[in-house]
Amino acid sequence: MPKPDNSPLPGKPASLRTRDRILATSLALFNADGVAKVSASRIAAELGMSQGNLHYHFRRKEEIVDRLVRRYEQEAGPVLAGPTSELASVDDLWLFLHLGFEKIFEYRFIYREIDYLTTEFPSLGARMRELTAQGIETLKRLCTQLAAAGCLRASEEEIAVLALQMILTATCWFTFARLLPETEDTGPGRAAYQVLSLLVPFLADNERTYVEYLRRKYRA
Amino acid sequence: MPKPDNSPLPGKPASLRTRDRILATSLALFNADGVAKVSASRIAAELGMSQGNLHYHFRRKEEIVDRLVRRYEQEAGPVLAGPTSELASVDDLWLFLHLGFEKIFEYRFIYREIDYLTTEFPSLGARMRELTAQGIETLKRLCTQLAAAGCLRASEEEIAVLALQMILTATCWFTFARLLPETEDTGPGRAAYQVLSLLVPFLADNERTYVEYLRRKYRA
DNA sequence: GTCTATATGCGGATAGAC
DNA sequence: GTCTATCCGCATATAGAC
Repeated sequence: MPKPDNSPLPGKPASLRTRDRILATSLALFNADGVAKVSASRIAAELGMSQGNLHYHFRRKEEIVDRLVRRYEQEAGPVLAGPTSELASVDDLWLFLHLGFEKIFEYRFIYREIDYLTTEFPSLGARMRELTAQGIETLKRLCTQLAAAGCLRASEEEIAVLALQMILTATCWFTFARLLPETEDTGPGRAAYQVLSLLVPFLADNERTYVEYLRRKYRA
Repeated sequence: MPKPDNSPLPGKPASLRTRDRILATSLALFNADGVAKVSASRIAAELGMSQGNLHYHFRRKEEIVDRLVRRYEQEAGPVLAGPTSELASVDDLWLFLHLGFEKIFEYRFIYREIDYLTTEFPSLGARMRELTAQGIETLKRLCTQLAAAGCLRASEEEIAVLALQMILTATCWFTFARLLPETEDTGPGRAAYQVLSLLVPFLADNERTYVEYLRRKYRA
């Protein structure tokens, strides 16, 4: 068995790199089996590392989870803030949704066990509520932009219901997907299509061609 | 402290009644704090009973969960099968949705930790998938009935997306609700309104008055 | 930084008296 | 049916050698 290279890199001491390896492996295991089922010893074993060493880097499992969630918040933040330029067409929205679902998929352990995590680690609750509220506001804003651009025809009330529904779907899609037959495509693209299709009845006729294209792609 | 009355009732031996008390208390605790956080000793303590006695009635915690889920399946089955008579208006659908959400709310621990439960107790996975598939089929059928009755105008493809979205919402609503501000009404009625509002753009004009009434009720 | 060895505590599960 | 007492196993957490 080759010994892992822990020699310090310029500006990157071995300890930092070990921390990153721990986080990467933990993320993969959490996504695969869930936080509840993945013990600290399991993580250490997967890394070929002793529990003692793991504990040297992260005193408690909660710290690993917390670190990963903070990373998610940082990476999702810019996506969640929405595009800087105004949306002018439905495929702009499509791109936004696709990026969002890819990020959620990358950290899918968070939403898959959201209830367990927020009761096990209460500090997470408030932060996830904040993210949710931000998502709703962004979606409302984007829909309002589309309405202004003449792509979409909906009242303020309709947009509010729609935005909530979109965030609900984004939040729960990968959890719900596990209740569908395994033959179904449930990846990020399919998820984005599902969300986009909520808008269809409100779209201007000429904006529907793009959605038609996506339909053929994801419900073939 | 008064001693609990465990004297046998006609046709109801004390053991049965104790089983029921255990199930009732477990359900309440699971709904409140989640299956993962509620230990067998906690259940026993709540009932003023020893762990040994609890174990006499249910050898493993999994058996309690399993029993409760089976009860849910039995009670949800008739609801999920849908009304026996054809739907003729949107308020028929409203009643169906409301009954469904009340049942889900009663057993909300199941969906709130669905991912945790299906990995911890794999036998649950297949059964929940079955229920989900059944729900989708029923919703498709009901929408098709409404379309036939002239209340709703949607293609088969649109109905498919819609049914999936409705079941997703039913499945995840009470989980998602915990990410909303606590000031929001997120009860079964509000949930049913949210699902119904997915249909609005497809409804015939004269069917929207009922939804308008609900809107005033739940988004006041 | 990394290891081995060990302490601590809890939840699940059991045995046997009453 | 119900209790007390106890065991097992796992996960978290720590101590101290290298």
